[in-house]
Amino acid sequence: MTSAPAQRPRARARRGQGERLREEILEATERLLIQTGDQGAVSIRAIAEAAGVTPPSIYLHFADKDELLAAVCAVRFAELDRCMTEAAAAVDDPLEALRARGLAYVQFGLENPEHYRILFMTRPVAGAADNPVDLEHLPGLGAFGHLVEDVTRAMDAGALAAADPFLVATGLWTGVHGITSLLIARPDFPWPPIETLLAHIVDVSARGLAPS
Amino acid sequence: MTSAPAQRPRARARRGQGERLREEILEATERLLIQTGDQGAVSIRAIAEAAGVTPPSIYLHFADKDELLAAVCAVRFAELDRCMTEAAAAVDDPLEALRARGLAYVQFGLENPEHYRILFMTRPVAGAADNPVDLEHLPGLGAFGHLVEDVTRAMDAGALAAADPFLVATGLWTGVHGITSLLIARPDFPWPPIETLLAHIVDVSARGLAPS
DNA sequence: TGTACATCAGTGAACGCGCGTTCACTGATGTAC
DNA sequence: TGTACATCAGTGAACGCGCGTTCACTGATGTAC
Repeated sequence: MTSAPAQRPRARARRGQGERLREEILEATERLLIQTGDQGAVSIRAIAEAAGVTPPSIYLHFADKDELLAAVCAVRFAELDRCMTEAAAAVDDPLEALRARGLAYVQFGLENPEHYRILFMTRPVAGAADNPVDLEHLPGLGAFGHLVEDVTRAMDAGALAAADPFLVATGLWTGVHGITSLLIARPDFPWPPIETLLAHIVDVSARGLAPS
Repeated sequence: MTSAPAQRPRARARRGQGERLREEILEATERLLIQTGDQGAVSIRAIAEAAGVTPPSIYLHFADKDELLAAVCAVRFAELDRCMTEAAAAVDDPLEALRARGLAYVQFGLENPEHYRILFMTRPVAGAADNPVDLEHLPGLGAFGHLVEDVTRAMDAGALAAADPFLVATGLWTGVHGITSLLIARPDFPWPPIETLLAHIVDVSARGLAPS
């Protein structure tokens, strides 16, 4: 009459199917990040339990914890990029496309606060200090590149005042990041309605960047 | 010929001077936050050692670690408020005063990245969830109030388009926070020169908020 | 078709560590008489 | 002026805990002959 095992033992992968566990570990980590809402609470042991496996199994697929978290980041960067590109592709007008991209960014952050946290609110995991010049592989640079493209398009179309697209894109990024990250970090602030605030910020930026 | 003690023993406070240690603990915590550049590395034990005292002594002055960190926050919020007010008071023009306030904010963040981190980039310490409506005592609300006042002044003077000052102030806050926090969290991004970026962002905001 | 063997996906137990916090105590400082 | 005592700023040692990681192992799966 002992208590039931906390977790039905996971079926062991067949020969050659070992890679499947890798995916399951990544998914378990994401699930934990979302559920606990706390990066510090996500331990190797907790991940292993969530994946229905013992802690040492993690090391069959990831060299250490940093490598695992970096892999999770990469997955979510790709997801963020996909969200924004999809949103931007849905509209023709280049200025509206930029606006849609920004809204998608904020929405992604608010819907995945803990992922947003590890993407943009904590110092980069693992090895970033080792090769800070390896810009080609900087995670998220793909998504940023797409933003620069859209900014350039909007300038070419005369929807934005001509300027350095990289500078303008960086400014827009800091703008959407500002509201997203503060909403996540300071939920207890007496925020105005989010839609109102978001519309205000987008309008101010659009007005400030409009051709004269 | 053994190695010298890592730390000369701190002189014990005289009777009635026990409060002095409280200040020394706060200072030691701040020092550690700055030096290590890592909130997680700041432990009760490390703080005690930096203050030249044993760990249990901390508990003579703070109920627990959260209360200590909250006290450090309060000190730095006051400092941030002072910096901004000083900067804003130095200029007459209300729009320039706002600009000076924003620049002081960013400068404070970049000069005290770890303090900035605990103020605005991590979830609030201790008890914020307990009484989220106690807005009167929300740390930093004083500084925010001063910003709202300056925004109101600028609107009254016709330097900004008339609008809800609270909304505009919130938008400005997210703006300066966006650049400050991203610079802190992603130092490896190929940032344009900070002065250029900062000037761009301030100009876009000013243009977007200008009276028509 | 049967059997010995190699492979490989995982396990079980333990390691050393640093953490926040507690508890009984010490010993210098000041005070009452 | 001297002495017993209360006060109070701190100490020393230990608690239980969860962590990342390692190491020797197991046992099912597939393969060679």
